[in-house]
Amino acid sequence: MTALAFSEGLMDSRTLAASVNTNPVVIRRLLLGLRRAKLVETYAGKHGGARLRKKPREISLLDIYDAVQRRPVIAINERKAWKHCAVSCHMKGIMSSVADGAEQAVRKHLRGITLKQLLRQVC
Amino acid sequence: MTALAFSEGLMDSRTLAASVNTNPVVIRRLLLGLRRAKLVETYAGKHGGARLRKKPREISLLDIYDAVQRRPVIAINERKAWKHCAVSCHMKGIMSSVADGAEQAVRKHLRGITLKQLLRQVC
DNA sequence: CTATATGTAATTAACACAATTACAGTTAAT
DNA sequence: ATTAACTGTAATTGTGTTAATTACATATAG
Repeated sequence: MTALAFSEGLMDSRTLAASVNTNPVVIRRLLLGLRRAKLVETYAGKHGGARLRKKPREISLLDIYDAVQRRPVIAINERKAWKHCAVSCHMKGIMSSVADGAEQAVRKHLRGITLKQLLRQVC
Repeated sequence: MTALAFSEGLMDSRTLAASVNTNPVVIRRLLLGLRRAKLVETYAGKHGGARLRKKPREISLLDIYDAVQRRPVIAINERKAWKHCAVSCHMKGIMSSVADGAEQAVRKHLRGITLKQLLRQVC
């Protein structure tokens, strides 16, 4: 996303992939999520590619996080509890609220950082 | 750790393993880290096991997190940068500070929760 | 029509971590 | 002393998540 902000125009998945040293298909899959979140627009065909749909100052890292994130920052034990153990039976609920608080803390931090701020650090 | 706080005495790795539905060896490995952090003491031999070394009110989730954590909340791309790309060359440093901020946010949250608070929710 | 993109499924590879097995060392009870 | 029951720890295998790769249908510019 910083590369897209930097280029200010269309970039294809092959170039984006090179900049993060991965495969173009990985990039295209991420772009689908970013497009769903209305952060980018993509174009097929010759001279296709992707570009930002908003100004860098209008895109926070939280926007990007929500668009591409898969798993929570703190995972909880999803196995079934041991029913003879009171602690075991309560822990899932207890840890869920702990994990939830951690998630909110991270979200608050990411909400305060914009793509523009990242871009400024490049130049 | 909540189970240890609940029992107020020695628990063996087999029982602890049952309460989280895993293998005793996994528990013993975690206990090594917790022991290194002086949060528990362990005893070998017959009637051995583990017990807390501090009161539940004196143990925060951050203490436990530091004792057992392996990987950071937000991982950064460790691949080598594409040297023809200014963005690629700067991103590792930029994202490191973002990840660092997120880590601090989570640590702050965990610092505010004690084992005693978790214990109270069980009873 | 052709070259060059994306969209997307299917398959394989890589990796982290859990699970398991095995056994040496330790301790309590008899 | 011997035995039973535990921890400490290494080594190996299993499992689940995600990346990498391949393949191809579809789209678009020239």
